[in-house]
Amino acid sequence: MVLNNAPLARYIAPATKKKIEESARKLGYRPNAMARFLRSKRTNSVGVMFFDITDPFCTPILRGIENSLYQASFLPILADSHNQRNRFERYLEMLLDRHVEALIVVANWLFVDIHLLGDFSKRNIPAATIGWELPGDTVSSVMVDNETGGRLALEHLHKLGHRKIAFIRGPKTLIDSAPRWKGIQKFAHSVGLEIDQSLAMQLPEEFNPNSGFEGGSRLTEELLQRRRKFTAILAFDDLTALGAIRALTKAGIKVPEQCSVIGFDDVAMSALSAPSLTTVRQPLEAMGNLAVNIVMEGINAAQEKRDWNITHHRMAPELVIRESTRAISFATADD
Amino acid sequence: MVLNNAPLARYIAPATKKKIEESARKLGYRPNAMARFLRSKRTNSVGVMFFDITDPFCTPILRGIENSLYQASFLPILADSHNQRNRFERYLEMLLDRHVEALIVVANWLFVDIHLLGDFSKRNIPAATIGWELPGDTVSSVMVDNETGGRLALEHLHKLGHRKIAFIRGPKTLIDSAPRWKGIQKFAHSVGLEIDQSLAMQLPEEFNPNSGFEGGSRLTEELLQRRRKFTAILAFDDLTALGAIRALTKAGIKVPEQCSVIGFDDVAMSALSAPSLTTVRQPLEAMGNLAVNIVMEGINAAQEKRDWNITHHRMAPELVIRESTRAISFATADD
DNA sequence: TCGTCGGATTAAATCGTTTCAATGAAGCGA
DNA sequence: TCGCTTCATTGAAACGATTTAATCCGACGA
Repeated sequence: MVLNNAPLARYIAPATKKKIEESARKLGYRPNAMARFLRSKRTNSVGVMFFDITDPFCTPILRGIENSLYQASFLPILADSHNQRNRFERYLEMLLDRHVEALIVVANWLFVDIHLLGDFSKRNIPAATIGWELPGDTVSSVMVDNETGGRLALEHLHKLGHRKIAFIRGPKTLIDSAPRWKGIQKFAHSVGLEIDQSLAMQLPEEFNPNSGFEGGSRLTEELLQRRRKFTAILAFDDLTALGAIRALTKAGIKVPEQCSVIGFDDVAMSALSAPSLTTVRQPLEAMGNLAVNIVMEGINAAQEKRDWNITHHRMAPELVIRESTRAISFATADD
Repeated sequence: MVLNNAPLARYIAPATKKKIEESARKLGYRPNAMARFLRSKRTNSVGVMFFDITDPFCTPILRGIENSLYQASFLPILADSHNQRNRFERYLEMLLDRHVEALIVVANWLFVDIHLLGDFSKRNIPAATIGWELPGDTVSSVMVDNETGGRLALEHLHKLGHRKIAFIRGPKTLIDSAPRWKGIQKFAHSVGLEIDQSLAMQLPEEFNPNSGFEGGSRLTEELLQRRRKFTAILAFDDLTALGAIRALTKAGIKVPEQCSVIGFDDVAMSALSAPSLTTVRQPLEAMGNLAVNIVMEGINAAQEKRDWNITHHRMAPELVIRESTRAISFATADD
């Protein structure tokens, strides 16, 4: 009672408390977390599931999650589904067996359906998703505001004078793809910019972290072969953008002198590439923090037998201007 | 007994087993892992401590660890010390409280001393370090063979005809620095190559993931100001190399046409940079796998009351030739 | 002297497993 | 029918903490 500062410890004389704490220290007593759990039903751990931890998108999120959990004296139990549904399911079971107090899922596409997380909501375990949103009001979510992000990207290029802009859109099954494109279209419409459909490519459905790079590179090569003029590329994400830069450079086109390139995400390597990448930043670490706050609120509410609400958050993206974009010059990609 | 296939289950009639399993499935029975632990002392989890998870060096290691643990139906409990000693200690306590069955520490410098891990060896919990070795025979370790790696790097440049080579050495407190340099010196000596000390820079002691990039960039600028000829840079690691490339590019020196650059590690972004980076690869994922195998051996040995040995492993590095190195030409960095 | 009150001590139940021992109950051969 | 084997059933202890209840003790005031 004393060591845990339990309510009843109020009635214990301070002198006795001191003595107890003293002896505990002297004996090196450490309570057994598992025994404690068995009684109290609290594990002080949350499951953290990634779709693919090797994706550079995940690292800052993980950092954010870890940091916030640490503040709350919780530990993350890590699971990585490798984009495989059965692995995801198996991990989910393992996490349930361990009675994690909450679950955070980082995913950016759709293989996770309501069924999969059913066991969690059934048992009233708070959950949050990052980078992806479950239809219905069963699970809280944290996402970047993709539409605004798309707008920011195009707005930036437009301000720099670019009018003939190539697009590399995201794969259809990625939840981010559509809203980004929508933001782009809306902005284009608002300034009377015409989007040349023959300059709009789309990444194929493939889910390994480097496929964006390959895809960006290949689609850019294709774009160049079409011999249509463009002075900038708006890529779906940073990896795609880096792939595009590689293809341009290979073709002897200088970035940003002859062609600007803008990405999305602001993963770690974007700041280090040559040229460094202008991009729309997702506040990844903050998104990790927020997800933890959300589930913590759920945990506390359950503890105090309060109700709590499923919430959906849209975090503001931020334009990060680096070297890969520049005001239009007369020497364009195709001349 | 049946569900766990305990030894005593031998004496149970197959028909009864079937019936038991059947009902378990029908009732959706899932054993409570914590209660189970309390009795059996097995948590099926291992602590995985990183010095800084945002370092790109860590990601493939984590993947390797996660994958091997998954095979064994173990879960990783993640801890990130943020390079802070007190955070490291606190996490260690939390992991001890949870009775992780083993500990894997990924560190690349020396703040971890024997004292810190004392509680673990005292309680006979198998531990392994990756990327760093504890003096004495208390903890198993997995490292890359840095000396060979250093040799491979210099050998590659030498074969390409480079003779005036600049070096950016690692910080002194990093355990990797000395052996890499030793491998370099040995090779230089063996082929009669003279190392120009005024072309040998050293990174300062700083521990955040991007400091290598900044450092590499700054030291390269310094190098250029000295106006001494060099046709190649051998950098301590990939981030340093990318920093060097950035400084060279900024100064109008083309990589690899006018100056070759080689890194070390082969982190994810090395393949994606422009130009892509020639480097000495550490088999990071395999190192993660191996660390798990080591501690698993310890766990099993303890289970069967066997002895097991502390072992130190040196994994072979591998030269990965990409675009940032090229045979020497007559237009050198300083002309 | 009795009742009361602050506080310490003791006892016991509980969480959900695992494991061991003891007992039951058939079936079978001698 | 007795004893033995084969398997099922039942009971209980243990893991280490948390929590509640009951008891005990001394001191103090009435």
